[in-house]
Parts: sequence; structure tokens; C-alpha cells
Amino acid sequence: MASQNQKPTPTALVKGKWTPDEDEKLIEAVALHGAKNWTSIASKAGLNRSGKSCRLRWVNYLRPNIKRGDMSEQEEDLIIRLHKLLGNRWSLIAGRLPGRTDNEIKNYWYTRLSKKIQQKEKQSNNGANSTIQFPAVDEKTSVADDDQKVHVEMKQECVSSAVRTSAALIKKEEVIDPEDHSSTCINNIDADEFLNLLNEEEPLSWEVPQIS
DNA sequence: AATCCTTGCAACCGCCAATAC
DNA sequence: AGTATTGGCGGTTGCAAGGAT
Repeated sequence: MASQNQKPTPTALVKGKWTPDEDEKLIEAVALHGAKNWTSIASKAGLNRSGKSCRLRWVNYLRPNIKRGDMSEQEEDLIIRLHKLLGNRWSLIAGRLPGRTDNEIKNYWYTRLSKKIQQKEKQSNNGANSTIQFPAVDEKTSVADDDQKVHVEMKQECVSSAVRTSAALIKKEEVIDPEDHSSTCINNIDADEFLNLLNEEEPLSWEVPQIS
């Protein structure tokens, strides 16, 4: 804990929970110098923390417009769909959920959604043995007929309106938010390939949140 | 009331890519 | 061109709080 490290040597950086005092210093420093060059911010703020630690604290907790608290059904639905399509690319998923951080979504996934989905799968497996097992996103799909069928089903399942919106935005490069640190991840997506998945239509059941 | 167990979340670690020198 | 530093990401851990026994 930070409070237990009374006199850290210059090389021994403070770790653990942030104190309100540290938060205040960091907020001031970012207001003064901007949210970049974290190593220098750490020293300018008089924080004996690593730049990495400062950045993490800012991005996940102190940054303005962070939405905290329960996820809405829409957010949950979007996370599930995007995860199905993108896998564990949390920062990219977070980029589609304004105000949510990759860390929060990752935690939410492992602590709640993965369990929920497992339960659902169990239930549907008990009900009928026709349940389709979706391969992981980066898994190589077999050319066998059965696998082809599965792939088609996977595409149908994956292609939600929200995903279409994301793909279109990525394609148009409108999705990049200057405050959104995850936006660099967009480069990792093959937008054409992404859009190629979008053959099947699925009606909108809710309004896609706008990226400001 | 005390102890154990589970859950949720904040923060760290290690790796890799981008950038600076 | 090569090396060092920084930033960003996903995976993992540690701990506090609440619930169960």
C-alpha cells in the first residue's frame, strides 16, 4: 500500500492503491501539462509513481466522462456481440462503449458475462443438441462442409446492427476520438474483412450509442 | 461472533510496437 | 541503423467487502 511506504527511495516507486492526495496531484498535473508524457507528469506532480501507473490511474479512474456503475442491457448486449466477433480485444470493445474503460469491460466480462454465457450455453445444450459452438475469432476455420455451415451460422450470429455501425465507422475513420486512447487499435483491424462479414441483415433492437 | 469462502475490482506485470535519440 | 525509452494492451494477481456457515 502507498501509505505503508513511508520513505521510498528514489528508485523504489510507490505501488498499490492510490490515495486521494495522489489523485489530486495527478489531476492537477494532467490539467497543467496534458494527458501525455506520463513519466514527466509523474515527476512534475511529485508522485513517486511510474508513468505507467499514472497513465493507468488516469485512464481507468480519473479521466472525465467515465461512466461508472451497472452496465445497461444494451451495453451488455454490445459487449457480448463484439466479443464474439473480436475476441479479447478489450480496448477495441471499450472504444464502442463511450465512458467505459477496457479494464472495466474486461473485469465485467470475466466476473459476470462469461458466467452468464456459460449458463446460457448449458441451458441450450440441455434443451437441444443443435446448438452451434462458435469457434474463436482467430481460429482457422476448416474447409469441411460442416465447418462451413458453422462459419455461416457464426457470421449470422455475429453480425449485429451495432457491429455494422462500428465497421462502417471504422471504414470511414470517423470512429477516432482524440481522447480515446484505444483508437490506435483500429489499425489492427482489416476493415474490409470486417465489412465482408456483414452480409446478413438483422433488425435494430435498440439505438446504437453515438461516439462523441 | 468468528471464520471461511466467494465475488468484484483496482492495480500490477510482461510483452510488444511506436517513437525518440 | 541501432538502441533506449515510452506507451498501450491483455493477462493476472491481491485485497476488501459481503455472504454463508
